[in-house]
Amino acid sequence: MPLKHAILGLLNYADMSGYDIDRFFKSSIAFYWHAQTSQIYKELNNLTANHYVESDIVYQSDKPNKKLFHITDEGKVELHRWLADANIDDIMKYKNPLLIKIFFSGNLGIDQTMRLLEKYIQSCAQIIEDMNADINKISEFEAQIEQKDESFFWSMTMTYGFMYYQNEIKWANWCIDKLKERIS
Amino acid sequence: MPLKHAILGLLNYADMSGYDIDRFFKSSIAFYWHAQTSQIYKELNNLTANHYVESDIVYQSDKPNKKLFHITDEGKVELHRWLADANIDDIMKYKNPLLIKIFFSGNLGIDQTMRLLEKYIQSCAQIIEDMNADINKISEFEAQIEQKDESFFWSMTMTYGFMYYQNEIKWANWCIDKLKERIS
DNA sequence: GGTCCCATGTAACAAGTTACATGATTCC
DNA sequence: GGAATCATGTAACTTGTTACATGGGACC
Repeated sequence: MPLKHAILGLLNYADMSGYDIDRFFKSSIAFYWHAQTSQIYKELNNLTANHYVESDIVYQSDKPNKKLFHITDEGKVELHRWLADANIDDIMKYKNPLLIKIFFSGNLGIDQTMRLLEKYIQSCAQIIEDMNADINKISEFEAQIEQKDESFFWSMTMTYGFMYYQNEIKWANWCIDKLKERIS
Repeated sequence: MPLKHAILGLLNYADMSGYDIDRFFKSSIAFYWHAQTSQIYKELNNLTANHYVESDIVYQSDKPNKKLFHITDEGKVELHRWLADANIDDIMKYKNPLLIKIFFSGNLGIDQTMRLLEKYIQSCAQIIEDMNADINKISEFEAQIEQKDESFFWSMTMTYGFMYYQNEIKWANWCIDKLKERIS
């Protein structure tokens, strides 16, 4: 569901090609939702079949031609239905592959568990760096669309990202300290 | 992958029926991995087909008969292969449906966004309560299995749960404060 | 008689992953 | 000639969801 509605949400801001949408999922939004290129094109087919979006071919001389998608009235209704739906059951269906691994790490060596956690810390730190680099992209994107007030909500997700990954690092460091105590 | 290996991990501790495994996924481990009953039974079929687990029928007079699963040597090899695999690409493929909704909440009213966040806070608080109630289940489960040193790793996941959900509440409250500023 | 716990699934479908496949234009 | 960016997908497969389906035993 979220991918479908994220695409509708993007097309509600501006007309985009599959490539544009894919690029967006590879940048800012990637911190909250990861999606494959192939899945985006597949989902665009589904959305078209459901009459939530439509597309026109745009012929370009300097670049390959592209299919420009736009949201339909039906699509807007569906987007708002989803946004207004305050049911959070789906949201609470949490899945964390790292935690499953840690849970069973008693079968692994302490040193190997520590290495995994250290790798995780590095990845989280890298994401925080990437987010810092992406902060100005918000204003860039905002300049392209009509709605000028969006950045307020986008900043809430940005703040989430920083708080989340910092908290992950904090936890992983706590674990490493505890593991070190065990060795000595 | 994680479900498959979580089941292998559980069967590595003790022989279990599909029902036992399901109950486990509905309790403690639910904070890190949510799974449907139907999916567990399906996955047990896959694991059997791959010779990672085997089962025997246990006839019970006071209760319905059951299929008791045990891990094979092949299954143990696969479990350790997965545990030792330090590749964290899959782990970093993050997906957060709430954040997607917040990202597009500019199309919604501020009051509706606040209500969603308040609901989320309540759900997180409820989970923290449930986790507190489940803390003693660790020692219960530990008493049932051979390995006595596991609780150390389980406490790392428990600590994660508390830190994670407290951080979620902190962020959501920050958002609500910011939204309130907007109204006044 | 009703509810709860125990116990095991199937079928249809939706969502997500991996690998493959192609080809244009631009800039160095 | 090669790398980077633009551009769009398909096929096979795995994973996860939703709805359905059944039935025994215990306890009140």
